Amino acid sequence: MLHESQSVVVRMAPSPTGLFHVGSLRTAIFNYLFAKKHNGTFILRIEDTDKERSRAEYEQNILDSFAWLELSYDALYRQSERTTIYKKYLEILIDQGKAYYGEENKEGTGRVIRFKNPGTTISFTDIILGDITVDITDLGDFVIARDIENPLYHFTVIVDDGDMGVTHVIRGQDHISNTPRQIALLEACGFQRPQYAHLPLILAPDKTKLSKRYGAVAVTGYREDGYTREALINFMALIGWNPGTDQEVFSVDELIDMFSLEKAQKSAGVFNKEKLDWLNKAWLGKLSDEAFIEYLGSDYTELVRRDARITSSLIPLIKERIHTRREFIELIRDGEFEYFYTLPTAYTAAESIWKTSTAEKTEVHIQEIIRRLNQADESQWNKDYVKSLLWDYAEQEGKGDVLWPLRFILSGRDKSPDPFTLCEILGKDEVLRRLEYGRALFI
RNA sequence: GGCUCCAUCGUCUAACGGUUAGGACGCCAGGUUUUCAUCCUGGAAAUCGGAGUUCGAUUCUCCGUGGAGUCACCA
Repeated sequence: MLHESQSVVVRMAPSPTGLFHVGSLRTAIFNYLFAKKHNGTFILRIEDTDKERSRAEYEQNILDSFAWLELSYDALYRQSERTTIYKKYLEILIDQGKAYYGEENKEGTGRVIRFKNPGTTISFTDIILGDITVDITDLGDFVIARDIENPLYHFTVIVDDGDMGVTHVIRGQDHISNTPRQIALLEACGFQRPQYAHLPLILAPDKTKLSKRYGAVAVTGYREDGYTREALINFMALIGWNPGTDQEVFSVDELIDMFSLEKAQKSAGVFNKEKLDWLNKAWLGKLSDEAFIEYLGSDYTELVRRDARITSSLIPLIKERIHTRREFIELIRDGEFEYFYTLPTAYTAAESIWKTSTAEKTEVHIQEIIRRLNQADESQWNKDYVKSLLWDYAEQEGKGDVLWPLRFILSGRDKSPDPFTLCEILGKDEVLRRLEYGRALFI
């Protein structure tokens, strides 16, 4: 299907009428992967022929999205800068009698130009969907330009694809019904037909079109929430494509290496945010501490300011607890790790210190823990060492009865890291100080 | 409604016409240093329905049903 002599040229053609959407992103990724796979050319074309709806800020958002995801393109075009080319082809079509001036346009700035519908059946072979045949007679002589200066979508697309030598049109299945009329148009202009690959759509959990109702649809929104470029690309590539192995985590290079349109799915796929979260955590797990700190950003820096030593020791705990930066921010906002920095105040009532045990027994346990930790060699202080000092006692007296009070006194929370980790991070002096504080509640 | 496309666990998906229909997310249970998280092990969970072709259909054909897309002087 792919001739060695003919190098691949693909394009992504978003219109700047809204924030760059994850659905469009998937199309962009497939185009990018296909181009890289075949050492081809990847064109980014801004389709801004609709002057009313196109906005500079949206174009910037498209560019920002591509930059963030490092989806590099070989050329950037704006349709608004190519009107002379469209005008040329419009004139050719009119000269040849394949298009003609119709009624006055709505703006009253000239007469619309209609394409003389050949009234035939158009067949094409889609790489993903196979053979498709459609009778375009019902379309009538559709409008291809508001006037000679203002061409419309179907026309600009085929002129650009032809002019830019696009070999493969890879786009969403929502364009499948546009394809026959575009083929008729492009052949009227004398262009060679590209190959088509129509990608299955991405749906919301209720199987309807993905929209704002189901959380972020803007690519840059995912960046703000703290999804990494690797995770997002990995995730999007796996909706509608699968290499046929059990592998789930792919780098962009691996994706390029394994990519093929033949393995693309025919049916629409639901955007499964839980899997994206899981993937993001998986990618976060690959980050070095330095990279992870940079990822966490200003909220982490804020913690460093409070206590650099404590904060740096928190890194592995944070890493295994969050899927995204957003969760990290929520974690800090909810005071999840506050007890590392200040004495917990949550346990004003002694009852919360023991769970299934009794006050009397718990006091004994705390006394014993204090006694043992008092004798600890501070130079050896870490979680394994602390565990070795307390483990036999905990096993003997009941792990829950001994360890829960210890953990609760140190953290003041029902949920926290294990008591030995708490001890390691807090340090011997602080641990003893808190234990004494907790013990005092019994007196 | 016309036209077009699609149809495997809840979700993403795998399976030269011959498999106990596999994996992953999520869920449930158990375990790992009480709790949370991580991690490990196990479990529940699917071929839309009906005909046909075939020794044999998830797989091929037809019909039905369901879903989606599209029918602009938007893209």
